[in-house]
Amino acid sequence: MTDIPKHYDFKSAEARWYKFWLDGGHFHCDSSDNGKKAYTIVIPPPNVTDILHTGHALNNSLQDIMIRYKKMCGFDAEWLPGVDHAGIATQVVVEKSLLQEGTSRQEIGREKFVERVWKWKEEKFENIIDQLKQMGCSCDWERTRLTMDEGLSNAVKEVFIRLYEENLIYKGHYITNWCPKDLTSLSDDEVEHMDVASNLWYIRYKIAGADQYLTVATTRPETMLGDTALAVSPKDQRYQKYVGQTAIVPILDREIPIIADDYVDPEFGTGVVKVTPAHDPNDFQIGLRHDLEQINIMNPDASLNENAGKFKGMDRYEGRKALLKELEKKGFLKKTEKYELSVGTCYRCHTVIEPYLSEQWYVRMKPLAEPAIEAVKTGKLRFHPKHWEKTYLYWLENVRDWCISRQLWWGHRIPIFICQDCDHTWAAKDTPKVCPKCESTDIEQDPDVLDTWFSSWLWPFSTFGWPEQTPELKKFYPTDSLFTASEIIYLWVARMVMAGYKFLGDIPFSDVYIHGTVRDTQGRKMSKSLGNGIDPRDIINEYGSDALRISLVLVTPEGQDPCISLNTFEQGRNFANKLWNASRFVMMNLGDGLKPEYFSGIADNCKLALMDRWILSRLHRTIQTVRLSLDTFKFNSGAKVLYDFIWHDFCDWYVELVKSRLRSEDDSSDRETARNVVSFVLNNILLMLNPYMPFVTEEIWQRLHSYDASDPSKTIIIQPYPESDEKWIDADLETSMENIQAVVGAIRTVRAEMNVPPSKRADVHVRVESEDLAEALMKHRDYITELGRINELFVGTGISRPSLSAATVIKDAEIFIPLAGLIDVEKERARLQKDLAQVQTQLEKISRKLDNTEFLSKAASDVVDREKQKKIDFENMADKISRSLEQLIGW
RNA sequence: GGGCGGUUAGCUCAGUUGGUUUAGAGCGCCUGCCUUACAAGCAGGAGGUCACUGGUUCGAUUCCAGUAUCGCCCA
Repeated sequence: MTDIPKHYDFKSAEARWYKFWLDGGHFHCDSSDNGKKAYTIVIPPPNVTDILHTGHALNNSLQDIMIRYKKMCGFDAEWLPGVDHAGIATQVVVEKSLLQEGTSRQEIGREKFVERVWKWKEEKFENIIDQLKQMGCSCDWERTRLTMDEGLSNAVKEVFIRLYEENLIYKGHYITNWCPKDLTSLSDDEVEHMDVASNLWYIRYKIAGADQYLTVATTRPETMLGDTALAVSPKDQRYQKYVGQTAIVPILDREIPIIADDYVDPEFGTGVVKVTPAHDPNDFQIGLRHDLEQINIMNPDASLNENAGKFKGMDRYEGRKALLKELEKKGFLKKTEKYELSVGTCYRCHTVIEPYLSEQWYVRMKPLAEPAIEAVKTGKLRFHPKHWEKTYLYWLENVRDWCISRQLWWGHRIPIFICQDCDHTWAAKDTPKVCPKCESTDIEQDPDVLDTWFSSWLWPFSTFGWPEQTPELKKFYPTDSLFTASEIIYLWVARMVMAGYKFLGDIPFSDVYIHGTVRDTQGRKMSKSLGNGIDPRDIINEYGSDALRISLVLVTPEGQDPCISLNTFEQGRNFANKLWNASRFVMMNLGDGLKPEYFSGIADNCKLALMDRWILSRLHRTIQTVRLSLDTFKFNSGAKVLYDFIWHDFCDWYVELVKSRLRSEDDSSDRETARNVVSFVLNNILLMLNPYMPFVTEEIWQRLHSYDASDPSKTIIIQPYPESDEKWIDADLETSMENIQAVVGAIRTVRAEMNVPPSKRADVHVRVESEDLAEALMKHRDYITELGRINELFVGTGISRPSLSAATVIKDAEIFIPLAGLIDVEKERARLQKDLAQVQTQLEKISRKLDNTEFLSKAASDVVDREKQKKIDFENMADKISRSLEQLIGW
């Protein structure tokens, strides 16, 4: 029992206990009705291609804290893990590795390529699961899912077919966001906007049949090659006379109409804009209104095609350069202005998006959005922090149709079949053999796959077996809370709510917790390109998983971004070690006298000392606050309250005070009481902290209870979470303790400032204002003597100041420490003068207030009384310090 | 251009309905201690015009308006 190491060894403990919990089957919830209420979280599935970064560590720590807490609160806590197939990202990395082997996906063909991706997925998948396990995540691994699993794929098909048959999915020829590198379309929400320094180019277009020019300002001169009109605002008086005429596209010499359209902003540039319906979403709309031709000038890789004339074959930016050169040479370029514009980039590869004309599949979003909006407005769905509701609502209220087709091979293939003979097009789950219309067997499936989000929006129910009506679905849906970051409120959260209502008629979860983005100490987002990321595995190796978790939560303020560096995690490691040592102290002192009944409660025959009642009052207050924090998603404040209680109340004061009682041989009943209280409080500390720091609390709890890990049901993680009992909370008693703490603090300050060595026990004389206080302090003189390292303590109203003593003044008391031979009069004078100045500053502030007749007449009377009392207290203190100063004369 | 969030100690942040906290914590810094749970620790200390300007009020870090500035999201 006494051979407990001085440092907590997280390395051996973590692997050991994780296995113990797994073997005990504690993370799995079965779907049968066992009378327990379920509390369910589905993991936001990380991309299968990535490894988890610190952001994931935060995200998953929070979920694990909640799940473990709910489990201890008696729920059947289900945390469903998994990953998504990350269509674009995964396809891109596998293509890269093919390229390194000197081949390509086109070369090996679709079937072989998809096989390759599955193999790749296997490896990466294991990595992610391992990482989650290392973080201590108590996921129900038996239910691990991937969006490409058979069941989930079935759900995707089911949803596609239902929406298609309800005409909520349609195919259309529109401008889409096209990534010229990944060669696929993207939804609006997968485009990231970036401000870049560029130019506004002013280009002259000749009016046909006249010697006049119109100048347009454009940020994309190369698209001029596809211009099919010039447009002005119908309200713009300057240009009305040109409407109906035609202009000549420079260089190409194509004749195009000049039209009037409300879209044009007369304030922008010259008030005349070029219209390129095939290369700009707004121009596309103008084109439809005016029946303009759509001239596509680009190939899918954003090189210029034959419509670009002599520029054919050039990349879009090369083409721009060449075109500008020629325009300038021929006098069409009027001027160039610096201009900052926002360009859309691919969220996977950051290539600048090309608005590109193509045929894609879309989901009609408006009808799906209605119930999702209602859910928040009626309070059925809550965000934490609440202000994110606005972001969510804004998107839903302005939602646009969702482009769901992707020109990829890795993903759910669109379940649409086209008869090559009669053109009949239909949706089906299984590949049909014959056309239902003409019985032809020449059938082809749409080559495209679906957006990855088209499978992840079904995650809260497809993972539980939908569309089958499974017992899992019955027990776990709707789930309870969802933990994620703000950037996917649109991409994912809102869409899950839509799908939940559409296909199950109910919200997928009732609470959405939005946490911040993990940044470096300079406030920069962690990213691969900056190289400022921290790998959670490094943190775990160096500081341990508990340290990773608690440190992240301690530095993540509610609703804000945490800034971290590697040594941020020292705080958590030190905290774990502090707890370890406090426990070590308890075990070393109680030894074989540790009784199981200590943990269940305080025995009735205990005669509790002030310190006992104080720590129990503090304990129950802490339980109350921590529970409230966790119930309201305030992980950070819960962690702080625990940290303060454990370190400061328990270790700094209670453990220090209880030492002598535990060692005392002469009062065995008091020693017994002390043992009971210290064990009880420590056990509750472990239980309270367990969701935050599961490993170290388990390790200590096992030792404390002398379990040998032979019985898998003997584990802290399934113990009931502590409950607070009001009857133990006593504010007056806490105040009494605070008085003692103030006296001890004052003594320590004087000792330190006067350089009294800690090893020297000094005499202390305390002169107090009232007999009551004298009595109270004398009653607990042991506390003061022990913590103030005092030889002999004198307390009373009539105490006089010993000669050659240091003095200090606190409210209602003066403290003297005789220091013959040690005292430095000048130093003492300086110290007292500093104290006096401080008190006088306060005194002035209060006096000003009390001199104000308006304050006296208008402020609440209890406030005035309080201020008056404060003034008296400060005056008293000032007098005493002045007297002490006077006494220095002659020493 | 629209919206959201921030601005308090050198750094990262608390501060619960306006006056009790003499504006706090962690890290960092300074001083003294290996006091038999813990030097990954203990005790003490220094360090703040609460971004700015107005307003409301007897009283504003706290409420309101505006300004500046930083960050994020959307167009």
